[in-house]
Amino acid sequence: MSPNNNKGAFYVTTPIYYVNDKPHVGHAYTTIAADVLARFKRLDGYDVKFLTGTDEHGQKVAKAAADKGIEPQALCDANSQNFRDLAKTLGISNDDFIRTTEERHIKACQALWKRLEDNGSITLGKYAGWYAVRDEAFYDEGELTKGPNGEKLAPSGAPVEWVEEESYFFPLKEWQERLLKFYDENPDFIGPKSRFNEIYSFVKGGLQDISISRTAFSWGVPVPGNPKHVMYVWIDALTNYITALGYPDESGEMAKFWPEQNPVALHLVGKDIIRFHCVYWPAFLMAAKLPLPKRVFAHGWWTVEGQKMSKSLGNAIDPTALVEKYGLDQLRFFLMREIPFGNDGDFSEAAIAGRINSELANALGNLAQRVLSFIAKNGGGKIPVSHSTSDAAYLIADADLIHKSHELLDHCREHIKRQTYGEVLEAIFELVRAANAYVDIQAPWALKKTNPDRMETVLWTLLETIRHIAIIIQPFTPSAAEKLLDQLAVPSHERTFFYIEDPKEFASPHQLKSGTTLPTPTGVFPRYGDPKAAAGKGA
RNA sequence: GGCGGGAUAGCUCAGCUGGCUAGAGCACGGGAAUCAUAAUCCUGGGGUCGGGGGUUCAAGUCCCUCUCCCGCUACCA
Repeated sequence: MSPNNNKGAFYVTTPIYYVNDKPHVGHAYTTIAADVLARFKRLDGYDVKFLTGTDEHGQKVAKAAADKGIEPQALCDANSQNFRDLAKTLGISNDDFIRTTEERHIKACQALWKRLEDNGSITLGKYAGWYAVRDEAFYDEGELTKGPNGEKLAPSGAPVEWVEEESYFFPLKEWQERLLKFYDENPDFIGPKSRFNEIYSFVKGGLQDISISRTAFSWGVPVPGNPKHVMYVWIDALTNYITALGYPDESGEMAKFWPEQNPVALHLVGKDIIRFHCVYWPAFLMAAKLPLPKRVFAHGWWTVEGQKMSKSLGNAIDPTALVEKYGLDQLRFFLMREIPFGNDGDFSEAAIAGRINSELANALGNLAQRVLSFIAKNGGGKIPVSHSTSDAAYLIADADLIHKSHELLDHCREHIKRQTYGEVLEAIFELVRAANAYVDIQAPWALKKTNPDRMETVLWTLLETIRHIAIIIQPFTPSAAEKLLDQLAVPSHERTFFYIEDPKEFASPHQLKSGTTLPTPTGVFPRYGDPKAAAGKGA
């Protein structure tokens, strides 16, 4: 708890993951990105709620369970646990984990449904289309091909038949203009910008009403008053974001994290599901006369060694194996650092090894080690004294580095606002490089003989810089940052951003106190690939 | 086909409303230093800024055109 922990509410969510999926690096990516955001905002004094969970309904789950000869709920229980385990493996700081088969969620969905119905936004009609039993999917007329006997075939080659079933509809078309107006008024609703443009032109191109119930299967949330129907995926899945806030109770967390004025909710999603989050979801909410989230950010996909990840190739990577191989902090860092958030990127051994060694080990890890071990050997193992000086060259050099440290937080905040994680880390490493350059230029090992006071000042300045870096990098590499702060003897309650919220003046009120005894330094970011480092990869 | 976004040093990319000799990181060459995780620092290489044309005193930066690449073009989680 820092003294400034009252900057307001912040709500961040991952998508709920489909229980039929095996957790892979894509899931890890979204979840880590959300976690970094949650940690950053907490450290910055916000009241944060961070939600993740699993999506458990649908025909595929029912079928998978039937194939195994177990109840769908049993399958969900087992598979949902995989995602909980993943969160644990990744050091995720989520405040809640929602499952769509939970009672609270079923209640919330039904309440939302009734509200839509009361507002005249649900109508009963017929859903008709070409259905391929083998694929369990409907296809458009245009997607179909003709078989050798003139019969219609799905793109997969499966035969299709014309199927009509009773279905409830949501009049999405009616919301087209209001959605466009909303986008116009909230240009930051969707990130990155390219996705905003996509959604905008999609909506502008004309919307069709959507089917929101099914009768072909029963593994879903029953439609109130007509249990023959279950709600169809998106109305079920999207509602999770407000279920977790206690909806239909609109006081409490709903009021706090889902307000009409100054919305605070941010949905992180993969680019495959932006339409549901940026078109359907706002339309549902508007129709229900509920507030909207603040922003939806769609990230890209990872390829692996240049190859697309796919079930058929079987090259999806198990995040747990990555954590074991590279270390958790290293994996988190790499995923956030390697590509601009929103772009696609490639996960390769060479790339992650390069990042770990050149940035974490050589630049940052070595900076800390060279300074701390120098102090341990030459500074009595205590935080040195920053001596005043009248030498202009010294003043400028010191002030420059301290000034850069003081500016870092604001720069990072700006980037976090737009989820440009790579820029946050770039800003941090600019300071790391500046600090390394400062060590070389000031050369404390030479000052040891010629000017011990100056040596102390230089070391103090470096420690204070490292303190800033360690505090601000916590969201990305939590456990290494913790070790580093331990080595700087920073009390555990003085590690929030409040303590690097610096004034314009040279001296920060929370700067390191001279004379404090420091523990024996040990490396926090070992090089990857060094035989010596093999034991310490967890950093 | 339509709409949108790209094509800049070996690699990954920055370059807002046009303006000094086009930048960063990584990789590579040279030098310095030796506190440190054989880490660090300095420095260099000179890339037709996809091709062509145009506007302008001045264009990666605006206009036209050509080539190539990517995304979206719905009810699939």
